Amino acid sequence: MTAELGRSGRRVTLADVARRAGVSPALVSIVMRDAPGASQQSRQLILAVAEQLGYRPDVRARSLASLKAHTIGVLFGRAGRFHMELIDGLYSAAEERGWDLVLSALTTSRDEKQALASLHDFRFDALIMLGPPVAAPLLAGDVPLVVMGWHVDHADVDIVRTSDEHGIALAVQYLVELGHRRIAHLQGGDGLVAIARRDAYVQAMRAHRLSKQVRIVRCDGEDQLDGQRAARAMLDDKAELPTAIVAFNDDIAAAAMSVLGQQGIDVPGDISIIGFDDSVLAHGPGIDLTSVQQLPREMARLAVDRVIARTAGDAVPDRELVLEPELIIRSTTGPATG
Amino acid sequence: MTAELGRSGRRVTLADVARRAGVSPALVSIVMRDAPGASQQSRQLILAVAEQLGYRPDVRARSLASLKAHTIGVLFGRAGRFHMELIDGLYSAAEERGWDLVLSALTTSRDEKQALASLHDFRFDALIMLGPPVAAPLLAGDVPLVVMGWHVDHADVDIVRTSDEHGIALAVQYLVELGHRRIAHLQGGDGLVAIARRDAYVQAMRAHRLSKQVRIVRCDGEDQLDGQRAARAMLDDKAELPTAIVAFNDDIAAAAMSVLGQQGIDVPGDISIIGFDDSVLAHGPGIDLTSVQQLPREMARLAVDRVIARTAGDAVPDRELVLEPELIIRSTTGPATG
DNA sequence: ACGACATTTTAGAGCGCTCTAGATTTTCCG
DNA sequence: CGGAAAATCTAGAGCGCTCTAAAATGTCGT
Repeated sequence: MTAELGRSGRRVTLADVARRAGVSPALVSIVMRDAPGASQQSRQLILAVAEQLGYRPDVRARSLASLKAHTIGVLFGRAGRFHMELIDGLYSAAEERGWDLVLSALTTSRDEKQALASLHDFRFDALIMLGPPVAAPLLAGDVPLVVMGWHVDHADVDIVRTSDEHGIALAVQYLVELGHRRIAHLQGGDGLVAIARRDAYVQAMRAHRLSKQVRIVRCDGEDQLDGQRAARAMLDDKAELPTAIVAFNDDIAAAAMSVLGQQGIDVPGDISIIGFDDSVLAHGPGIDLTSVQQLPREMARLAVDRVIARTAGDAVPDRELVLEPELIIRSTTGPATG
Repeated sequence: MTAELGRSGRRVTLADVARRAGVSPALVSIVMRDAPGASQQSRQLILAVAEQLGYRPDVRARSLASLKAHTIGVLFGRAGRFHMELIDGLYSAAEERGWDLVLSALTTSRDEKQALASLHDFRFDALIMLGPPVAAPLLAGDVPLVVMGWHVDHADVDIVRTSDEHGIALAVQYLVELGHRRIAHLQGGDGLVAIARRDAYVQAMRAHRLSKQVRIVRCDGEDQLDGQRAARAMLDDKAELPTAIVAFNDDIAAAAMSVLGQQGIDVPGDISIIGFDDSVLAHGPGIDLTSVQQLPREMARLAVDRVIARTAGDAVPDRELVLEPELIIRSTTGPATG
């Protein structure tokens, strides 16, 4: 308990537990791995002793010996709200399966190659990429790999994502049902995800015979200020104002709302707005945004399971798992008045 | 080269290199560790062979065998711009020293204890905390530990931070020199850092005999919208407007600026604004913010060096390394007109 | 050519664990 | 109650590396 992190001297090892419990190391190993071959009695005893000693297996030794690291490398870029929720989910999912996660950050001066090199030192046996969205991951084909959130065209990479197409379609459809026709889209940067959502928007508009009404305002999607700039640009444009907006994500939707609010434009009275992600931002205080719901924890679980299945050599049916999002209707959408 | 990540079968081991080079494993080990005791000749040969085979030492085996993980655990929370720059710096600094980094994320549902537990499995031998700012880190005293960015009152933790006091003092001083007296502060949440900066502001105002002019507007500091809300609250307040603002950080400063801009308030004509961090945001396109400069890469280097020194048992002079920031003067500050 | 000494190389044990193969105990049934 | 089968336990080699101690080689001065 107290010595959990051994301030003094050596750390608790499997041998310590074995000695204390009066059994062989091998038996302790069996119990710790939850492998078959130990009696209920020894299990309890050993677990109790381990607990008491504050024993935690050494993943280094474990992975060395087992020829399986049981480790998933995770590549991530700038971690916003949504990504943090994903990471959170990955941790829990991995933990439940008895796997470890080792994170590696991608930054401006640290590219995929470097990040992978340092991961490689840990001998991960599978990889999950959260971002940034690249079309051709370096390790595709070399290692079980799942990308989360965007589509990759490679026979050897698995994909777990929310259907941008379906999500945007739901949003547009709902707006159309409310009588909107002039529906604009705030595009968030030039990433693959942003492109996918923009295309989905164009597609959805076409499906409703509203191609003429397509109106796209691009912003960098780096931060909320970009969103505001875009919203302002939209207002300044002397063209007729849209009556509804489908935004790339919640952040940008919120940013746009704040601009509209300042201009005395009522939401949803004058303009309806729909976000994407249904992040904590969407239903925070003072904001109650209609949004397309992604389920990060669910996605994380799928990704981890998939990756583990791959390392086990299991056959998996479909390479791409696409979750169908739902539209969470809140108070930023209403009937068209224009 | 091509087999760097061994798509096929076993990975390249030290023994492979030894065999190929026609020397003993021990010698390869010496060379790879850059330890004394090998001739220049063998060094070159072995390095060449290693390179050719795409050999990378297995950190697991290495740390197991050396009884030193050469691994620094890094705890981080939500990673904004500034934190990403820190992480970036940590990676490079650690790499240069031949140490590894293992990151562990703190999220809403994953607390310090859990994050540490999973780090513990990797047997890190030192810890760096980037956030969130806690007053009493769990592992204080158990392991070399440095916190980055805030002050902790514990004899066993090292601190690397930028002087909030000095930074804010510089900002206030500069504004006073420009003739400002009604200087307000936008406080970013209730974190230790926010509190420290706020207190520094109060202190600085007092030093200039401006205690009566102290005006603090609090916002959550979670995102830029909060900053805007705060700025708007400040404007709505029927009290006399300040002629200058010192913001908690660049994000909030930028958010405030956008509000002021919309209200037709000129910056710096009517109101001067100073940010904190001098992040990329400060000198991006369309914004040219006077800001207090932190040097994340420098901080990272100091933290890594400190932590390594501690594990080596080196005596270090001062527990707290405080960098004196500079004020980077750009175009959001000007003479008082009020 | 020969010790004395420095330099370079190697053998081999061990880090904490896993896992196969074999040893020991328990169970069950005629 | 004997003995085969099942259940439980253990010995020991090995994962890829480090590191101490000892071996091999090289360098000198005389």
